[in-house]
Amino acid sequence: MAGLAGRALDAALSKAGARVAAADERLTDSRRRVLELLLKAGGPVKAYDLIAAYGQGGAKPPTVYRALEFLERLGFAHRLESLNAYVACPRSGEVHAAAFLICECCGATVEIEPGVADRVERAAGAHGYSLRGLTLEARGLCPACRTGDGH
Amino acid sequence: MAGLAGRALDAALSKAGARVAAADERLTDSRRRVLELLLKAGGPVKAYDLIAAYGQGGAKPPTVYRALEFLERLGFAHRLESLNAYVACPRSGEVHAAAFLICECCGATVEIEPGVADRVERAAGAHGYSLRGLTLEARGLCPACRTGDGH
DNA sequence: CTTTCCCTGTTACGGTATAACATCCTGAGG
DNA sequence: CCTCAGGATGTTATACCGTAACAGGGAAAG
Ligand SMILES: [Zn+2]
Ligand SMILES: [Zn+2]
Ligand SMILES: [Zn+2]
Ligand SMILES: [Zn+2]
Repeated sequence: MAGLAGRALDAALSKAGARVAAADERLTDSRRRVLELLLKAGGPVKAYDLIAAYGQGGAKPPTVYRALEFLERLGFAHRLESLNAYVACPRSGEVHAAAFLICECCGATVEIEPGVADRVERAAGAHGYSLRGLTLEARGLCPACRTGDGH
Repeated sequence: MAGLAGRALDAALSKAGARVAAADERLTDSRRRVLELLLKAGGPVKAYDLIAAYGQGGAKPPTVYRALEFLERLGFAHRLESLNAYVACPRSGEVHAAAFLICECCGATVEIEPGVADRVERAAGAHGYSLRGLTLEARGLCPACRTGDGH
């Protein structure tokens, strides 16, 4: 799944550490470990799979959910609502509205930037709403699954 | 929550019955009952609240989840992924990509049509994906909650 | 040193959803 | 009428997802 490994992984983690420090927060062991697992996976991972993969005596659910909440808050990860899963953000550390393409066949996801914020903002305004966050998840078939190469 | 009642509710249910028949499907008792509960509520409802409200000797989870799946498939209801809740569609019976404004304070929701399908379609194409469904959920504050009239 | 604040560990629980299988109903065809 | 096939439901049990509540620890400020 195009996950990171070796030096690229180390570099990503170092960079994350710097960004976290710049935000006056702490990249603690459990936060760093969960981010590492997400980066290695290179795709959506379920919370309980993170718990199982955590290693080192394991982790209990609250540990992992707290780390995920932190990573999401700082822009290192996103939650995929329609999959109950989490994924590392390729723009690690920039908080932003995320949008995803999700393959219904193999589960592959791509983070996209369709540029819809302005239209949603306008629709919100028309109903008197102020906008504070946006979830966009598109379901479809990835190139491999369209041609039968899936799985 | 602007739910339907009395004649308006009966009319909506009759219309649903006709649409279902036109699609060569059946609006069975449990499906009709769940749709009725969603229409009465006039807003998002949790599956287990539907189960509790079902009455008539009650319903077990699979009964209600099956009805919800059916209603979603035929365009009578949508699932709100970020709330784990379900809501009747004001365009009952037209299958379409739904988009929602959700108040973070009071939970009020509005179904909108921001017209973003074209842009998402283009982004999907750029990644080789074919598009088959779209979930858009915007979080913010409704007019009442913005001015402190909430709750 | 002590206070404060944040982060963590642990237990236990509640909410969400589905698997698996038996049963029943309905409508088409003989 | 009878039978058969497909879809819908009933039932039990279980798996999965997420959080409440409280105790403990560690760094940094005063
Ligand atoms: Zn992102
Ligand atoms: Zn695929
Ligand atoms: Zn709708
Ligand atoms: Zn509100």
